[in-house]
Amino acid sequence: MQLTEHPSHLKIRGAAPFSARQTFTCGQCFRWQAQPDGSWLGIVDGQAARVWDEDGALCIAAPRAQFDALWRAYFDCGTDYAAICRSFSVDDFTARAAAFGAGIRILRQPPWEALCTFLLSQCNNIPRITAIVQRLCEQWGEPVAHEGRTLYTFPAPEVLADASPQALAPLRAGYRAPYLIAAAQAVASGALSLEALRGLPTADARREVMQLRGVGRKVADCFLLFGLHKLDAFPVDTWMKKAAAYYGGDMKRFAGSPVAGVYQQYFFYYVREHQLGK
DNA sequence: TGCCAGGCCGAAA
DNA sequence: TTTCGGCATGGC
Repeated sequence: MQLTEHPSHLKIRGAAPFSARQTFTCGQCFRWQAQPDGSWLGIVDGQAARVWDEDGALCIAAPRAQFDALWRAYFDCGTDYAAICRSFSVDDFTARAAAFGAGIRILRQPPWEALCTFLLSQCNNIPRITAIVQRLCEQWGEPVAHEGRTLYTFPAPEVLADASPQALAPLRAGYRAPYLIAAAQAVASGALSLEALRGLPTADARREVMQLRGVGRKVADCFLLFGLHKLDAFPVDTWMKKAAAYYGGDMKRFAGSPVAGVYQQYFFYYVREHQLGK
């Protein structure tokens, strides 16, 4: 990683090119907002920032101290994604998926936020998930002024734990709203510690989080990958199996790999963008 | 109108 | 153990 400090922003170059659009729209997060100038506005742990890519480098308009404290880890700057891509390219299909997803970083999102957004993702589509999450934050999060705009933090579990299903009705999250409340109550009460799950082996953490209502294998694996950065979590989806079978990519060979989650995300993005496996 | 969207739950076989 | 309908909502 090579960091250059400019007057208005920081520029970070890694071994692999960074793509803001791919990273923010590949389906791993639902909070970054595209701006007319091609940059993206986001807020993580109450800290807002504008991000864009330039010649494959990650550019971020944030103070250096904030970068060191938050964004360096959030954008997973210490991981060699070029090496991951190389290890991924074992046949024609995987090579195409690896090349297509090469700009993606697996973000280290706050666990609570990742859990909630993927609870909301079930049987849903990305634009609607994004809209529901936005309404959730606007209604229950804290406003943060940034560059003349107002962004909203992701609401804390303590806030949602006290909410009634009726109060969440404006989200139009449907049957997922009670799942959200149940998860908030579990976390807020201390019955479930998401941070404690970090220290557990992936299988044990999966078993724990699946105790929550509305958390099945799929939501659990997305939480493990995007919320706890457990790269060996490997969601096995219907679409992936279909696509793998149709295109000859054998996804089973990647299961259990230390970076299986990265592979699955490249696959998901590639398959989705090319509307494969339908 | 019908189908699908990064599923999960509970019942029935 | 597998299969299947129901569950809210909204876009196409």
